[in-house]
Amino acid sequence: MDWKVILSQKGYRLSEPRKRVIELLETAEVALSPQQIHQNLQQKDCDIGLVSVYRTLDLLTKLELVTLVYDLQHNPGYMLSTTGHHHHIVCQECHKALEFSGSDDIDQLVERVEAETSFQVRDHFLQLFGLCPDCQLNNDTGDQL
Amino acid sequence: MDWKVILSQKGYRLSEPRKRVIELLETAEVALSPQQIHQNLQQKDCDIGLVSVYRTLDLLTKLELVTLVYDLQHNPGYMLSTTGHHHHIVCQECHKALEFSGSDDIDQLVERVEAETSFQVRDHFLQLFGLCPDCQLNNDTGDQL
DNA sequence: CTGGCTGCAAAACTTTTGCAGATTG
DNA sequence: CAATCTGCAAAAGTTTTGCAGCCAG
Repeated sequence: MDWKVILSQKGYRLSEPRKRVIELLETAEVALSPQQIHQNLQQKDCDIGLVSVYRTLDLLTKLELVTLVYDLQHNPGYMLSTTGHHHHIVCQECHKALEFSGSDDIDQLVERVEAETSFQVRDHFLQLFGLCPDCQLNNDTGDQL
Repeated sequence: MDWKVILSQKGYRLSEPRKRVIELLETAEVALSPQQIHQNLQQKDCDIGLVSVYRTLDLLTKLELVTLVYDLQHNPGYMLSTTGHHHHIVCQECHKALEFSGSDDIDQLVERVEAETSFQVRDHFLQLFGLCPDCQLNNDTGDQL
């Protein structure tokens, strides 16, 4: 379902800052930090406060329209999330990020760990890091990290 | 290998603050934030600066003696890590955390995602959340989140 | 119109840095 | 004894909060 509909249905307004933040995230292939979002919007003409960015991201996270992910250096970034439970894979070169969905393999893993640890698993957080197709090409000749 | 040996070999000193931080993490079943570590040590008599805690954790992280993990609310916490690549499962009730190691199931998952996304996977971050055995007992009668 | 939302300013935190003096090997 | 490490103070950076005025519905 469309985010405009979701916001409306829950009684939230479609304010300018919210529109701009979501539009930006829609076009972004990369997870963006609040600061990055703010700067990006400033450059794109519109004068939106950093505070509004924070508040918008909080709201969108609560509504599960947006997900917080980290890179390997633990820098935070927000991405639009399609509905449902998803994971992300992010490129270590260009930071492009993509969602992928869970599958049997995760269930298998969960079962194994439950058996090993006697914990009862309720949730998980999984993120992969690597090279996106573009950066694989660019790196073919050069050396890697 | 023992952390004392590792520190010595790399030319680092076994100072009081470092000893205390590591000792604390050794007994902790829970991932601790820098603040928690600091407070915990203050209570245990010794007057170690918060700054030293940060610097010690940085060093230990660099040496891979310690790992930074997050809970589902994205609060950071440090845990001692055994050598090698590991993942953590943390209890949502008491925050107790345990390591578990990778296995075929993760490789399978990685291969699937590589096929699905055309990314080349180089690293991953995986954390499970749930109930530890103790908290499962305590929750048997009550309701769950 | 009116309640929710923004933007500002400022507070509250968290983390990093510089430097003099203490400490380890 | 020398280089490293600590602790303080203070800076830098991030996130939250309070409040007056604005704006979407």
